[in-house]
Amino acid sequence: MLRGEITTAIRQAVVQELAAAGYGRLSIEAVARRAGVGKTAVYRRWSSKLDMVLEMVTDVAGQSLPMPDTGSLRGDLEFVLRIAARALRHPMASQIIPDLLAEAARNPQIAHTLQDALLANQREIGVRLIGRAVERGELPPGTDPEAAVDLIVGPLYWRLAVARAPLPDAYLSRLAASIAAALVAGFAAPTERDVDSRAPA
Amino acid sequence: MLRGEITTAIRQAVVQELAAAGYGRLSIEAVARRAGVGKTAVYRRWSSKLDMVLEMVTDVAGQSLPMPDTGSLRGDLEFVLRIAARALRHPMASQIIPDLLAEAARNPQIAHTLQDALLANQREIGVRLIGRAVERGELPPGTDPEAAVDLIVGPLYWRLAVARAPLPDAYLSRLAASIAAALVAGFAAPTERDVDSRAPA
Amino acid sequence: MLRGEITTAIRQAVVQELAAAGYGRLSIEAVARRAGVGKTAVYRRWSSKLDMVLEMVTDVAGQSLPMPDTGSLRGDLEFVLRIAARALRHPMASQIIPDLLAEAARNPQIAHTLQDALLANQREIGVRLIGRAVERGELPPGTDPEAAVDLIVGPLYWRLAVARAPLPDAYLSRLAASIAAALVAGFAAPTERDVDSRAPA
Amino acid sequence: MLRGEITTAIRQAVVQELAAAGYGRLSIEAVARRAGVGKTAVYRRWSSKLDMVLEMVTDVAGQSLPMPDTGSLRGDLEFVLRIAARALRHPMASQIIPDLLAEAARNPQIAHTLQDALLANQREIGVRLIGRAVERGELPPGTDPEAAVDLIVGPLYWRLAVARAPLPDAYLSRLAASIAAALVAGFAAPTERDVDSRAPA
DNA sequence: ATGTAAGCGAGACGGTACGTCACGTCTTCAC
DNA sequence: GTGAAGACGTGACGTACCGTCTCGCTTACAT
Repeated sequence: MLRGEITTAIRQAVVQELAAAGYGRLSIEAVARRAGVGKTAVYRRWSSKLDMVLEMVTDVAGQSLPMPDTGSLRGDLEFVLRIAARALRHPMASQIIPDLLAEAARNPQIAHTLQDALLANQREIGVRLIGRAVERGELPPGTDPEAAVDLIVGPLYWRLAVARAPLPDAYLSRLAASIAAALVAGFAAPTERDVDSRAPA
Repeated sequence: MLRGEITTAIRQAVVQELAAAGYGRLSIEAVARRAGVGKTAVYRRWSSKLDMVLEMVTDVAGQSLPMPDTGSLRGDLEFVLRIAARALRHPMASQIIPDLLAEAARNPQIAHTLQDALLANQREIGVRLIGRAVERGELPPGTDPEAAVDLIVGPLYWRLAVARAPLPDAYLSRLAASIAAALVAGFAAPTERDVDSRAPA
Repeated sequence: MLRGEITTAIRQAVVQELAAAGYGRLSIEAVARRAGVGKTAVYRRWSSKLDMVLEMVTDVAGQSLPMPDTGSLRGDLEFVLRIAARALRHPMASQIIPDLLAEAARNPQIAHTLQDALLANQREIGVRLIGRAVERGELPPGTDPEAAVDLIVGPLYWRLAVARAPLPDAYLSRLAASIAAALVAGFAAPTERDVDSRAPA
Repeated sequence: MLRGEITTAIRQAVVQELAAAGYGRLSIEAVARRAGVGKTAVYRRWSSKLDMVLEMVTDVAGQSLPMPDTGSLRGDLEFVLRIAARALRHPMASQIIPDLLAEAARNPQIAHTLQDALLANQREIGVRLIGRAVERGELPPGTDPEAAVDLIVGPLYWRLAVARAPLPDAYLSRLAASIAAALVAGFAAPTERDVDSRAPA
């Protein structure tokens, strides 16, 4: 019997409040105020702010990302990076995600939900991306997809969400190339010798 | 005239509270309580919780990190990664740093302070590290130190502070190798052709 | 088309709620609940709790009281006092009437309705009672009926509705006698002398 | 340690709210708002609105009224009536007193407090007033002081607080005379005969 | 008998107040 | 003057009702 329009208004308000105040300072009262809604309407839907935020995160992150096959490792990488960059450049996301990730360090439920929603998603993409590259012969079998995800997402996340530096268009292509090289080198050459030998080039 | 013992007690309490509650939920009252001190004692030292936290951040991050010359790019990388990993593995740091970085998105003063303290520090290390590698001939001149920092710190930060995945000892060495490869490839090969040519086929 | 049974149930519930909670705390919700009826059923009949209560007061108080001629002032007085005492002893009345009278001090509509219903009624009784006594020669012409009503109803109302003291059976007769004496003296002897002269008796 | 000025401000606000809204609608929130004070300041002083109101009633009603000896029953009566009329004419009192008396019908604590404070006070005045008149020989021994109080206060309360009719200056003198006559007659003549015999015929 | 209209209950809605708690500010008082 | 203690106003908590309003269901009258 809950009216959908009101649920929507509350959801939007939650996102805005999360961005503006962060999870720590998020208050049901402010959400209701921003949504132009009574507190009861909120409590009728979620029993606590944790519930509310968790559902939101699940919803948003549950949307499976497209992962087309571009035909090459580097193409796939660039595609993934571009998608991720678009998401992280959204001002809401770039405020909310780091905030929730930081909160996750204190709140096991948030940690678990994010683990399930965001990270599992990324892991799956990594597995597929690496798997295809291995099939293509671009990467040696046994390449660790988890480490690959660190390499792929890490630099981008750092630049956009942590250092909050600008992201010139050319940067992404260069980054894709670098990561491809890193992945190739990463497991073909676990010893120092290999890396060094390649350097002089 | 302020009693040093009390100042010290408050400082410790601030760090513990920051880790336990985060910046958003940090309250002077809780700090004073944890330090076993009156609220007045805190306010006599800092005019607000922002002041307090900024001073702590400046203090901690102001300590310049050692950056020895190990003789090779990969050696330098591994050293830097090991230092950074040690810092990020500290439970306090891994709670406080992401929290403050998230808060920085909302609070220009925090952003500025962190920029000055943490990121400038890293940037300098990056410049030195890349500079030396270029001198050694391991990297082509013109390698962008800023992008290098993204590549170096990003994956580690992602794994430790975001994904909160374990960090096996071997992982660091492999990561150092991968990053070295990425840096070498990063600007030597801005085109697809180069990446593909490197695939073991 | 309104169902009579429901109207009746609501009316009863209103009276009970008025007695239990008073006008200030009276709520449509509680009335509906007590009547076992939806709130809509109530609002379809009255637009507000004021409307509702005013209608009830009018109904109840509209019933004209009998005022027989007992043949003597004192007999008439005792009769009237006995009727009034019976009404005020009813637990509902003794709760609702003072409450509404108090509320009347704040609410002109209630004041007006009560004025019309209760007080006009009493005034009329007073006029008739005094008129007959004057005709009989028991009271001097020019006796003020309004002041007489004060003298008649005041002590009884005070004892029953304010002091909430018990009302022994003999009390009423004595009171009737006293009031008769007061009325007789009231205007025959507006000076101190008369009163004092009577005292020694 | 509670600040007296604030206590005073709250007290005034309570009285004003009681007059404006009545006990039933009285809310701590409104009191605090009107006093320009936080709710905590109120709760720090009284644990509930009942406590708050009871204390006020006790304070106000605790002030013992003066009861001089004017030398005659009628003089004493007129004096008492004049005092009572002054109190009941005060708009605050004429709103609050009937309200609390009505509420007393529902709330034993209020009833008890009012009984102790207001009514006991009046009873004592009645005892003294009647006692003196008996000593003077104006009234027969055995005159019931309680019934006397009903006769004295009832008409005045009815006129001022219930009927809310104007009170011309001459009315009080006349009323005092009437009551004196009633008291004299009240116990000297508990039978009809006496009353009738007094009628001027 | 079926359709339409109105009465009805249920309950979601935006409010207000509840009594509690935690907080930053400010005052008071002991040392 | 440095502290602790704590009263102050503020504001959020989660709950309980309130008056209003929107729903379907049912009842009953007219087709």
